[in-house]
Amino acid sequence: MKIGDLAARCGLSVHTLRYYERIGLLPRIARDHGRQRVYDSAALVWIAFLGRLKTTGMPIQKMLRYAALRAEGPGTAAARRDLLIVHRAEVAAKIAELTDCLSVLDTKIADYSAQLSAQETVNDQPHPPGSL
Amino acid sequence: MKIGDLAARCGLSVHTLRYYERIGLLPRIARDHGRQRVYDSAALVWIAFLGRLKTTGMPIQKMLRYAALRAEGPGTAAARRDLLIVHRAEVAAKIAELTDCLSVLDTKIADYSAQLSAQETVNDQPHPPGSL
DNA sequence: GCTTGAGCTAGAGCGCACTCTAAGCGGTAT
DNA sequence: ATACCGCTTAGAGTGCGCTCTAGCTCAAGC
Repeated sequence: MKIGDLAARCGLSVHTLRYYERIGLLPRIARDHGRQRVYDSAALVWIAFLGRLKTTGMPIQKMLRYAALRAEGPGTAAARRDLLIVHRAEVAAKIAELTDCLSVLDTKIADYSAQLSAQETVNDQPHPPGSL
Repeated sequence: MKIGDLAARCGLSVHTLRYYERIGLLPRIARDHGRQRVYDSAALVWIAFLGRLKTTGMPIQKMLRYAALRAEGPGTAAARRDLLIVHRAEVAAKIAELTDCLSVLDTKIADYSAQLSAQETVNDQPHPPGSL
C-alpha cells in the first residue's frame, strides 16, 4: 500500500502521515525500489489506535512516549500498560467534567426556554390584566 | 475588584483577561480615576460560564458569537438558546465518543495485563514442562 | 517517448489560544 | 524623595499540530 492509499483509508492526509513518521509516531516504513513508502495493514491498525489516543486528547508528546516504548519491543509492555492506565483515568475524568458541563448547559437552555415562553405569553395578551 | 484580584479569583491570568477583553469575549469594563479596570461580580459569573464553554471544547470564535448576542440584549435570547442547544449536542456526542474510547483503552489494558501475567507465570517456572 | 500524476525531501507557513515584553504611569510604604 | 508594586498599552513571541510549497524524481498510461 502506498502513502496515498493509506491516507485515503485512514483519513489522515499524506502530509500528516509523513509528518507523523518524521516526528517518530510511525515506525520506520519500508521503501520500494524507487524509495517510495510501502505500508502494510499493521500501519493502519496502529494509526487507528493513535486516532483513539488523539480523540481522547492525548498530546503528541505522550503518544511519542508510547510509540517509543512500542518500538523498543515486548519488554516495555508493563510501562505501556501503566501509561494507558494513567491516560484512562484522565479520560474518565474528562467524561465526568463534560457530563457536569452538560447539566449546566441544560439548566441554561431551560432558563432561556422559560424566559422565551414567558415573553411569548405576554405577546399573546395584548391587554394583560391591569394594563389599561 | 481590580484585574489582579479577578485573575486570582477566576483562575485566568491578568494577560488572558486583557486578551479576552481585547477580542470581545468580555464586555466593556468600567475604569477608575486612573484608567484601571474595575470588575463587578457579574464578570466573575460570566467568566465562569465561558470556562464551561471552553472546557467543553467550544472554540473562541463561537464564544465570541455568543458573547456578541449577549451584548446585544434580551432580544437575542432565542438565538443564544439555539446556539447552546447545538453545542449541547456536540458535547453529548463528544461524551459518547470518549466513552467508546474508554472501552478500547480497557480492552488494551486488559490485553497487556493478560500478556504480563502470562509472562510472569513463565518466569515463575524456571523449568517449564519440556524445557529439559 | 511523452505526459501526467503521485511520491520524495527540506523547510516555511498557518491558526489557535494564549503568553510575554517593553516602555510607561499611578499610588503607597519607608 | 525614592523605591516598588500593580496597572496601562501596543505589539511580539510561543507551543501545538498540522499544512503547504518548491523543486525534484519516478512510474504508469496512451
